[in-house]
Amino acid sequence: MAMNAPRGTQDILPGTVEKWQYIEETLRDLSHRFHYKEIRTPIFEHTELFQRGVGDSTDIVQKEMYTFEDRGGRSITLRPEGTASVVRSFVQNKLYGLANQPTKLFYFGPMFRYERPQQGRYRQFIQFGMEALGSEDPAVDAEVLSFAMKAYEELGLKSLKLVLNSLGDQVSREAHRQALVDHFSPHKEELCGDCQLRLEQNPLRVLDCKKDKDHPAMETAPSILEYLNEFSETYFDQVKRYLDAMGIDYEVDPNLVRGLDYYNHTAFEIMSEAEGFGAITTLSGGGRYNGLVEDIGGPDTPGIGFALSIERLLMALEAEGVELPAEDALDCYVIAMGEKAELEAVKLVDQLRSNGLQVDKDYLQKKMKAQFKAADRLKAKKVVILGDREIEEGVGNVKDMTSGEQKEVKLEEIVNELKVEKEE
RNA sequence: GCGGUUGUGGCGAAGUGGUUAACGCACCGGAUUGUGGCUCCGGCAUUCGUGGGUUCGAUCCCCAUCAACCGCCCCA
Repeated sequence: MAMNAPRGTQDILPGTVEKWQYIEETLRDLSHRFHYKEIRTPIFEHTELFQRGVGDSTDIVQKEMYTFEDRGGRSITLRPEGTASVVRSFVQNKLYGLANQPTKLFYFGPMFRYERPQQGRYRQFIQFGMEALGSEDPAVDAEVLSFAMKAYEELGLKSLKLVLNSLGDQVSREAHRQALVDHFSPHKEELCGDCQLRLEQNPLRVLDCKKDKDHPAMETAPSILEYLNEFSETYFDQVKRYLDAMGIDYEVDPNLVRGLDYYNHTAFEIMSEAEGFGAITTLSGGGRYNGLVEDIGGPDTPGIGFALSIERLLMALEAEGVELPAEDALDCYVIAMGEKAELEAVKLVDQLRSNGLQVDKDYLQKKMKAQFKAADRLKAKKVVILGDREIEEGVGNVKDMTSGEQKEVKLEEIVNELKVEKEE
């Protein structure tokens, strides 16, 4: 009986993994230029961290977490997102005490959410994310936004939309929250079951409801933007000014609400607008979370971050027909015929590898014709033919697979010959 | 958690209640006794996701189960 990978997980096989590596390299390089440092945290944490960090009322905590009890009776959860862990580590390791604030970090790794898989949604998915902790400068918000857009653009994506909103500070949020409750309460019975619950727990998310989006009360619902106090409004304006200055296009959507409770001020999502992308268009999302560090037990420290999923990034690349560079050609394939030649071939392959060439040979005792076929399929640039005939004369035949030219080279000179030709 | 579609060789994909389960690609071998990309010839599924049932007989009918894909919710 064959075993399958668990639902919602996938193997990344050779042929595809090169794309992941390329993306990873690109993101690391970009992080380097933005001066963000990598942090690696455990992929599981105490359940409580996510309950407090992500928020008890969120879908993630209520129904999507991989939670289990370990042998010591502790409640453990596979991380559903990265920010809570990074903040926990920031607090635990007292990174706020280091010189050179803000602390600018990035991470890369698997996240877990128990959901029904569909296109662009997995139970284990890989996120790249970054967090800037310790500054409440709108320029940092703009920096993160810029990074997010550049990440996609440098990989070749074009059909992108940056959707931006401000959720305001605590005071603004509270005022808006009250206004929402006052606005929707008279219609409570007309709203869907989820929204009735949301009205109590997190009224902001009623605005996001697809079921009730045609309800007349939605149209007239108070917008968060009308409730921003002076500080919040100025903050939002500053962020937008910086974006404008950098030439980054965006669209303000006052109904953009993030699924996690910790956001305030800047909130954003980047969507793909590519044709046939699928039902899920969100490529990444993030925002500011000024109270989170304190919630997790650290000093009052502002923060902002975002995360993107590599799976969705790949979907977008596919939808836009972007081909990532993937060099996959052997420098040399060594063909041997006969026992003495075989010994010489093993030696030659090893020496070529020591000299930096990507080399392979046959291990299935194939006929010469079949070995050539293999070399062809592997896109070998050169083939070295070693038969007992050549060995007798102390030479090998070096064939250029593109031109078809072939020449005899003394055995001891083959390595150098190929090395020089590779460097040309 | 709810709904839809699907499940035949490595891949794509026909098919039928009854002797040998099309075809294409890939792969392997040969024509070419030591030279690839073209051509020709040959080979390659005791088996049709899994379990059970109906039947003289099921890949095809029924039930269950698992899985994949897509959508809803929500998100990355």
